[in-house]
Amino acid sequence: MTTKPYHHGNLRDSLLDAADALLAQDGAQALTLREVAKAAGVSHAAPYHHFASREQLLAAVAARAFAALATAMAAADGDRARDQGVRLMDICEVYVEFARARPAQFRLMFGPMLAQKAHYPDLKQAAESAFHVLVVAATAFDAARGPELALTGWSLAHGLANLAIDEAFTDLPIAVPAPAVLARAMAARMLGLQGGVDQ
Amino acid sequence: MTTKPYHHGNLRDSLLDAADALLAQDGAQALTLREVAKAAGVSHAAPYHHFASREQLLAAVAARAFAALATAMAAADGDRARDQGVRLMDICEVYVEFARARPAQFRLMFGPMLAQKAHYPDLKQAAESAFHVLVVAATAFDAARGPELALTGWSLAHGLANLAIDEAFTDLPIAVPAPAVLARAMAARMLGLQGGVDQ
DNA sequence: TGTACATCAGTGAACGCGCGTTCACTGATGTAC
DNA sequence: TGTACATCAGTGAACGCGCGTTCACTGATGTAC
Repeated sequence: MTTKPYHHGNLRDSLLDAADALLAQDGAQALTLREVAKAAGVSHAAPYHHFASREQLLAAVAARAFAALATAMAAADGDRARDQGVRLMDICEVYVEFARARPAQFRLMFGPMLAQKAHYPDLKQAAESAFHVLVVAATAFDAARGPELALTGWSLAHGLANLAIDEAFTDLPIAVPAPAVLARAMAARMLGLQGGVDQ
Repeated sequence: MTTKPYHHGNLRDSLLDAADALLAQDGAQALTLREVAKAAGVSHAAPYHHFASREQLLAAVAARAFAALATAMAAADGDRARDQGVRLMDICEVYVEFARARPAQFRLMFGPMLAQKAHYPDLKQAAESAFHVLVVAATAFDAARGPELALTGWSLAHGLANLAIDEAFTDLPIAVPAPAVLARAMAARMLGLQGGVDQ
């Protein structure tokens, strides 16, 4: 058996990891300070040495998730020399796949639990970094109508992501492709490109 | 002063009204059975004569909201003889405006609080009725690619609605038109129509 | 029309529960000398 | 190198709170005769 030192050594990160695991398994309603502490193997008062309150812990979880999204989108954005339309489709696909892979984190990032992002500067900055990747790619696609196109692409990806994780497409009386396929097809339609799912 | 009869007479509807008011004022976190009962002017045990549990009350609130959304979209869909693209833009605009007017209800309708809609047949039917308006209008616009176009239009409206109520567009380093204007512009772009905000 | 009575829709006290948070404490760590 | 001591990061008991839900009850309603 492993020994359990009195001092954990890296409890802050362990708490964030435990919170991620709880979100993945049981959703946001399971994200209580006491459950996080238990999952990290410490007493339920221990987190207060690293986070001033439950809300501060949530904000740190969301900030980390935004950083992960930004990293994933930046990776998909890697080869900027290639076709700008494909570049945008890749980013939209990553966005939707991120939501599908981490639905509870996605809801925490965008939902009302942390509505007043101004209270958490780190969170706000992480969110803006993620949005920036999308805005820059959309603007590069069509500089003249950049802002509107960026918002349209973002809305499309965000809507598909939300509908997918809320399972709104199940039991619909029409055939529905997988979200990743849909993401590319929708982006293609928006951009006036070839590459839709049905042509 | 008004007399307060022992028997309320229409408590079920009053409870739903009170729940709507609480959602509008303080959001989903304020939607406790006890607060709803207090707002309706009855003791906190009274609701159990009309709803088996808190969750059943929430489901009834969501079902009523879906019915309202369906009615609003159907009204915007009224004159089916006019241009099909305008028809779709009207519906998208109504969708986004609904979310803006009732953000907490919108989150309740689509979010994880009532994820297992199969448990609430009335709610499920109300949701499908609302979706149906959008799907039919999109299919009518372009019968050949109907399903994909319908899902694209829905995703676009849904994404814009969510981003707007989550205030993701505030403090963005680009100019952002009002959501209703954006909704029309985005739909126009998606459909390949004139009518965008920037041309 | 009056009366007995079943039914219904309220009341208010009480329950157990899990939560966030506080507090005095204790054991481990690291540093000055 | 050894020792005293400040600091830090844990523990576990306790707090008050609001919640959903249950229960015995009570007052109002409506119906059979």
